Amino acid sequence: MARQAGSQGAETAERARRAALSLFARHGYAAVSMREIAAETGVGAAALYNHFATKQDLLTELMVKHLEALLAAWDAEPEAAAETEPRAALAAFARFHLRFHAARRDAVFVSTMELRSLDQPNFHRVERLRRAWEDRMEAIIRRGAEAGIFRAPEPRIATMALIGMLTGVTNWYRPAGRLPASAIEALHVEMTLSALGAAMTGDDACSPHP
Amino acid sequence: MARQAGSQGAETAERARRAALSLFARHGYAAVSMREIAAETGVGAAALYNHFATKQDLLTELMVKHLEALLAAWDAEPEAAAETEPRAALAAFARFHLRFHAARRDAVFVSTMELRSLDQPNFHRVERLRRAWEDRMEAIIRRGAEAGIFRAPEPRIATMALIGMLTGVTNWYRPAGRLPASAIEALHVEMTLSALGAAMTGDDACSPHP
DNA sequence: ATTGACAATGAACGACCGTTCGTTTCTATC
DNA sequence: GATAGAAACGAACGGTCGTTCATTGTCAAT
Repeated sequence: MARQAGSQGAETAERARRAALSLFARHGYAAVSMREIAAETGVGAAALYNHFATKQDLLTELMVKHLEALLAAWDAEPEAAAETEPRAALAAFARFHLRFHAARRDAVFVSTMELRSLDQPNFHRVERLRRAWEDRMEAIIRRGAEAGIFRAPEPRIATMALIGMLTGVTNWYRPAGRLPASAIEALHVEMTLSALGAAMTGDDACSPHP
Repeated sequence: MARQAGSQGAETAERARRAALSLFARHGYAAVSMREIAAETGVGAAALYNHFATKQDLLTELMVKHLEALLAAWDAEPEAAAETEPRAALAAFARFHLRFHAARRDAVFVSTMELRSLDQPNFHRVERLRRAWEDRMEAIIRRGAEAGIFRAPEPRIATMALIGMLTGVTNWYRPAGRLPASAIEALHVEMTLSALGAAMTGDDACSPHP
């Protein structure tokens, strides 16, 4: 049996992508073999090479697809517009970041942990996309800081710190945990704004420029 | 030449630990071979087994040693006392966390990224230590929240968020960067307190209980 | 009906893996 | 000076790795 009736190449490739993403997230790129990915895909190891030139290309493709989807999805949000009031924009960004990442935990995990597994050209390609995401947030913070709404003397540092905080949720959040995702989301949005001295709850009168 | 004059076993073991830490941090546990570690140590691969039973044991030892040193060092700090005023305690904790981690970037990287490479018994051992560190911070936040000094309705969530923010610095901080470590440290201590509505700079009169 | 691209197969390649083994050399102790 | 143990060596073991290859069955277009 060399080719199953009704099977399509694109479907196999997609199954392989899903299998690889799950396995890479659980065990790490280097610890997963093409044979394991193939088995999870329901195919022989050699068949993978009809869809991906190398294991490295497969990893790169997963990361690039994820980051491009992230950027495109945010840019389509109404709050991504440059005219949005900084507090509202930052809150929306934090909420979007948390939701998007919660829905794709494997992809986030792989995209942040396996950067070191990329060879140089692929690394630069992925790094450019990651940087683009950080720049989206930095632009909001910079806008708010210049308007005196955020206390952020170094917008770049604040960006990295807050992205670290938001992305870190993926490392410990479990859907079966004590609190629902919505509560964790609300708490983090609150902390994000608070960290820049622009809390929207509690003593609101205390923001630098009320 | 089977044994070099003047070479001592303990020194070789320590060189091997350093080599392994550096290689694991750069390429990941699974991607590094015992032969590479041995070469960096200046020894044959077989010699490593005079000091470590398995590769897995070597990784575990690195993590346990790091986390135990972290806990012991913090517990020796004066601000770790339960009587310390919460704002001062949290500021000291954040500063300590940043400094300790900045000085041991490889160990931090390995200890947080390679948890998945541990088999179950080793994982639990390391996880208990990691949890102990989180509990140190949570105790401070809980104390401050109960005293009305921190705005933290869920101390556990705040702990995880802030530890994520502080630990994340290791991922992007470079000593040759634009800002000195002291500036990054100050900004993060400030954001840590701010996130809980207890900033010590700027509009200090705004903290819930002045 | 024939063709050609596609998508799969099992077998194989050379390289490298963690680990073990028997041996050798050095150091410390009596 | 003999001896025991520590610490190194080179070689080897069985296994797995990413990838390639020749082949084969299937489908769509001619």
